[in-house]
Amino acid sequence: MAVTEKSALFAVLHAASTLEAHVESKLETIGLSLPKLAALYQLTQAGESLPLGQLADRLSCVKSNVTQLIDRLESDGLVTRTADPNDRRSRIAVMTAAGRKAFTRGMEIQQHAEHELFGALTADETDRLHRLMAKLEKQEQ
Amino acid sequence: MAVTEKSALFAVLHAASTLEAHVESKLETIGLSLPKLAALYQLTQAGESLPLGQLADRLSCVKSNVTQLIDRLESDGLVTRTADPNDRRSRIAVMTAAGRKAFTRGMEIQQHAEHELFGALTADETDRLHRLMAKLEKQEQ
DNA sequence: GTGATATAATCCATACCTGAACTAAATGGC
DNA sequence: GCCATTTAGTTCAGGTATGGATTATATCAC
Repeated sequence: MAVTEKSALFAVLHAASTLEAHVESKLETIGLSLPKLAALYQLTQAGESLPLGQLADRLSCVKSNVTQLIDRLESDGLVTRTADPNDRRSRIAVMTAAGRKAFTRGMEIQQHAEHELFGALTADETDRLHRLMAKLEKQEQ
Repeated sequence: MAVTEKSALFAVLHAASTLEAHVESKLETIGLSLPKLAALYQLTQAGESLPLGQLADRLSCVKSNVTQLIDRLESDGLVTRTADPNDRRSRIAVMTAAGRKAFTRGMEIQQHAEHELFGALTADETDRLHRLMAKLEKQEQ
């Protein structure tokens, strides 16, 4: 999807898709993907369970996406859906023991990949990178 | 899909998806998307036509993706498929007049968006950004 | 309490992407 | 010339994402 390559926009988009492909290929070895790992991360952060709508908010995506993502995680055995006793409309995603295990291994792989990919940057460069990314996000009016 | 946010990896991936969403939302107003614009760009660069396989190479994606992307561009009326007189296996994607028009408008929108998003960076920052992105791509062994 | 409105999740259609299986055509070795 | 291999493109199944329509439940206004 390279378009200009003197374009800062496409430089960032292309680099990101290369990084993403690299990490995805490592995660694949344990049957995970970045979206699945991100969902497990948010569940872990929230104490291992969340209503689907809140999970969508934290993943910055629409609810219909979470419905499908949880379908796949459920069929992987990493998460289950349970009822919310206080609201019968709501369904709560709960991590299973297998989910906790997959999350732990997934994070190890992610951190290892991150070290491979960013290890060549100096502390100074990493710092500048963070600041540049933050500045770009701010540009969204 | 934010995961750590002290992670340089996720800082880059998250910024990229924000930038992408911004540009996509602008392109949407003329019925284009980034993948469609990228295809039109590669066709333009190549003199307005390319065999599908070569287009896949230039877009760094698999051929089945190009088959579908050209299906959509064809049904949008921006591209047509023609036969290759020298190789009956091959199909050549050719831009239509509507395709040229959409490409021109799409590039204007892309450049405008790029200016909005990156305009706040100094020349120095933009330069460093390019160098950092290049260094990350190199890290792919 | 009942009826209008909000909200939670799902379903469906569609876009984009991959990899594997398949078809048709070209090509190289003999 | 003929067969094995390679190449070009499509098809199909599945993952990830969106947005609109739908269903069920909750809540608010009265």
